Amino acid sequence: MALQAPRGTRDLLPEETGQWQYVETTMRTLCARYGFQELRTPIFEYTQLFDRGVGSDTDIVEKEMYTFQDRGGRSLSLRPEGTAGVVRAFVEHHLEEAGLPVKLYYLGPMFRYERPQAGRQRQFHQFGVEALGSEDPYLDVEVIDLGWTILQALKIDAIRLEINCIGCHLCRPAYEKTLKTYLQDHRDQLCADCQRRSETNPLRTFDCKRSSCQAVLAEAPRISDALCDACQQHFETLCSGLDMLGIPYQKTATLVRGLDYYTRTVFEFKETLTAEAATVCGGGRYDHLVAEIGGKDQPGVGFGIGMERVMLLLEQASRMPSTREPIDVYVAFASPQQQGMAFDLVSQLRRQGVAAEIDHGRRSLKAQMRAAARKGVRLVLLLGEEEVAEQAVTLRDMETGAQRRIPRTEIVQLLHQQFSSPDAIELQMRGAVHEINGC
RNA sequence: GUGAGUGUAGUUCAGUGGUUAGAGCGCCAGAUUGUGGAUCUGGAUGUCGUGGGUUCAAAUCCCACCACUCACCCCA
Repeated sequence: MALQAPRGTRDLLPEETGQWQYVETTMRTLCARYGFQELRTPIFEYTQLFDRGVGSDTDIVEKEMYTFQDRGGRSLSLRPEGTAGVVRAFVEHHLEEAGLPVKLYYLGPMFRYERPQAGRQRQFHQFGVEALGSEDPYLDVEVIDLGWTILQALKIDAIRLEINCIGCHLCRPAYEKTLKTYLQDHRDQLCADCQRRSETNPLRTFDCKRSSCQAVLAEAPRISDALCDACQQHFETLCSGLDMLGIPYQKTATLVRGLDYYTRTVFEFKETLTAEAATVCGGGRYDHLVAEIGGKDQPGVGFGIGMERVMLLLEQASRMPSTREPIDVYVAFASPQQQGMAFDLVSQLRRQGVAAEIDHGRRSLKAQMRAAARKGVRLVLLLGEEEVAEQAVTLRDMETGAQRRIPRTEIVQLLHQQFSSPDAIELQMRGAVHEINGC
């Protein structure tokens, strides 16, 4: 076997890139409608950014980062997620001067050193939004609404929205202490992982899927009972906002998420087609991340969508549109004597905005016709001895089989008219068929 | 990082120690001396994932590595 793409990476082939463009365009269009603007940040940053931003005791930073030294001895890391870079750019370029909140979106590859499997790769793609500089709960609603609307627009409806409020720096420490004490008291009923987590990050024990641990956690004190008044109020406003917009959701007291920077609101959109219910979109509020990264203490809220997971869901639901870029006209020639003239014709058509294609394999006319059919080309121009002698071309409609001879001086102009207006292509094509059939 | 399964033509797969490794689909050509998707006929495919070992003999058995898939961990 020759060289392959590195483990956990893959090529997006021409047959797929159209579908990606469709999904990306949907996201960009809706972002524009919600007032979010694109920000493009580097795919590598100083390692320190992710240590501070994502949290040095998260799995992402502990064992999943692609970290390397450049020739100047600097420690750099390929970005494992999008938020840290966006916040860094926000601080570095004083974007708050444009007026708060600053609403941004990003789209691009992320990197995590993990064992690959379906919907999980070492290089994957994330689309995400971040709204910085306001703690208004309606901003949370706006962000969740945007995520919801994007998934709806893509017709991903086998989806469940789970939300929770995990408190702020005022009320969470006390709750964590209470939870920790509770977990210590039931230590012998917990798995080894949870015993460890109960020390380092007690909230994360809620992520455990073991039924024995779940039984302990079912009786554990709830964050919802420990929220301060401000958090309680924030969460209630958020929920009533979602109710108002008619967005269905489920309050999940055990939803905590794996990144350290979240405060108050956390949410996930999970697909409901499989038992595992993989997260397609996850996000939340991070009210101190900006300060953590060195800016003024400013709140923020955002989410990330896994592009590969979106693609998987679209495929499973057979909702993937076919988006092959069409070729309008195929120019075929009968023998090598006509190749030059045929090539000139293709070139003229292209200059007039007509997507035209020609054979480069010196293949038989039959093979050229077959190629045209395979590409789904509607019209073929045929150039042979007779046509050259008559200074004409034969125009063939591949759907009806109708043919007509047309003077060379007219053909480019005729096709230019047929295909020049993108919106009118369908109508114009119908017109063309009638004309051809009429002969 | 842990555990399990898989790796044979472009593709889907058959072949479990014995000549020159097969089939469907696809591709190419011809039937149709200038015309596509149907039909018929013919043709080309391959370091049997890679490397080592056992054997008179390995796609087949053993080991290592690589890749893919699934589960765990965790997440998008």
